[in-house]
Amino acid sequence: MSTQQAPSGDSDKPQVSLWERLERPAPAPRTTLTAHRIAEAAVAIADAEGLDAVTMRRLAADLGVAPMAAYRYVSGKDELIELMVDFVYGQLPLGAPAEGWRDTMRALAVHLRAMHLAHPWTVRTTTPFSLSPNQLAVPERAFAALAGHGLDADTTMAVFRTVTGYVHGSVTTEVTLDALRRKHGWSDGHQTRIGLAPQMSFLMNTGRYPAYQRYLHEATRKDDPDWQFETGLDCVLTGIATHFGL
Amino acid sequence: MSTQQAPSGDSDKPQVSLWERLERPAPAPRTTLTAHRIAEAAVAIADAEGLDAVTMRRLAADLGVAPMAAYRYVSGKDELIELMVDFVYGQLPLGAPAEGWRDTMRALAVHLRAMHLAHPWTVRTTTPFSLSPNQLAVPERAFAALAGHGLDADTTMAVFRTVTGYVHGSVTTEVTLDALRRKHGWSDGHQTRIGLAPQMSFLMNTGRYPAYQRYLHEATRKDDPDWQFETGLDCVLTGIATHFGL
DNA sequence: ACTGCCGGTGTACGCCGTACACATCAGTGC
DNA sequence: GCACTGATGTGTACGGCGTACACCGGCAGT
Repeated sequence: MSTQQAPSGDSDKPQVSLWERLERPAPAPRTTLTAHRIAEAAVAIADAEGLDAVTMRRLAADLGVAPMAAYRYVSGKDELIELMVDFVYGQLPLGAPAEGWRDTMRALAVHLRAMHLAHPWTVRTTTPFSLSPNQLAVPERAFAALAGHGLDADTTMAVFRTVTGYVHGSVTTEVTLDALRRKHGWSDGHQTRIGLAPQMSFLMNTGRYPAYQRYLHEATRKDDPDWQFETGLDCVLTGIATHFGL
Repeated sequence: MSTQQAPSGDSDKPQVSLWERLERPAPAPRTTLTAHRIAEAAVAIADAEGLDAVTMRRLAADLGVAPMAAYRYVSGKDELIELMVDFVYGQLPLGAPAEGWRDTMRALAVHLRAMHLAHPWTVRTTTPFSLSPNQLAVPERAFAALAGHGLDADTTMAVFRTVTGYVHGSVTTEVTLDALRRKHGWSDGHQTRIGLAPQMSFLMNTGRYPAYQRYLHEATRKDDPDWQFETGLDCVLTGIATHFGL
């Protein structure tokens, strides 16, 4: 029996999205808890102690309420995290629209990276492109900047996805390496190389990675993440420009 | 103060890396469990039911052993996941070295994407660049292909990171969208748009996303992920070529 | 035959997300 | 003024998770 439109017990959720609920006038402005306060507290925990420290119980404790209280505002932990991500995106500085498409995209990329670096847990939870009010502001800005250059809609999307894809992947590497560094308490790149040496040297001594080993000996600037990011970003932007004749 | 060899309670782990242990001759070939069998079983679970279904208990059940048995091979769940990821990278087809740097990098990117699409859970656990034997084979291949073009080591790394960053970020978007589709049982892009409509239309009706809304009306090819990926990839490669005069 | 060690077992603990019934309290219609 | 009602926060409890730790059986070297 195909799950035919059960007239009552339908298959899906209440179907009012988190974002829609959020913007409805708060029925009672007299409450101690708000979605905003919840998001804020959760983000604070994640920033300070990592995403794993964000627990419904811990969150409740920080807010001074019972563990289940937050469930009046989010349907579960997944929605809590969506809320946190949207909260962080809400702080993206999108103020100045810049002039050319390239400057706009570049600024967008740089700000996105800064956001991820300020809240490293976001790289584990965000997709480069997803649907929440503040996340949608990103493609909105990009599309507006790219309009009027003769690109059709699909190509515009491809350009957007290329840039944000690069940003996301690139910053994921960066954040992961940072976390590794911090976990072991290595301060600079030099210490990192020393700390990594034991595990690394075994692999290198297998002789299976000659080209990579050569890199390890020759590299000098590998501790400058800004340079790495911006160099890659400029490659991506240049590629887009030449590829689409912008 | 150099952390002087604390004679007893030293600060770090036993300090023999997973990979080193793995390659030491299996002391007793008579065992029912091996790291390989564990990785294989865990990957099978993740492929079939998602990463969340991979549980020490579930894994043990599938292997026909007690829940704690796997802990003789991995130090905890984190190492299990490292093992899984390395296992998957071990299946990357790195066979033919191709001729030019561009073809090599392009093939690498395409194969990496295929790998992530075949094991979607990897995008949540992998960083575009990390240290395990089979993961290291990727930069090794790339560095070998890029050698001899007059690029210094740092630039080579930047190129590598740019490409893998793009691949990782791009495929993360793709996998996430796929998961969303599958979760709701939407088969094609058309159904997806219909299913997404309720949640989407609220956001669109706010009037805050005019440029994005225009895209939604005009786009026609947005369901072709291959085209999107390869277009972006070609942009990235072209950008690298022009930027570094390759 | 004895012994030590390696691989698998069994039990148990603390923490997690969250379902569900209940208490409380603000604003409304009479 | 007051009972009513719905929204908001509480308390309790359950099942499942990762994993610490003590245990045991069987093979290896003597």
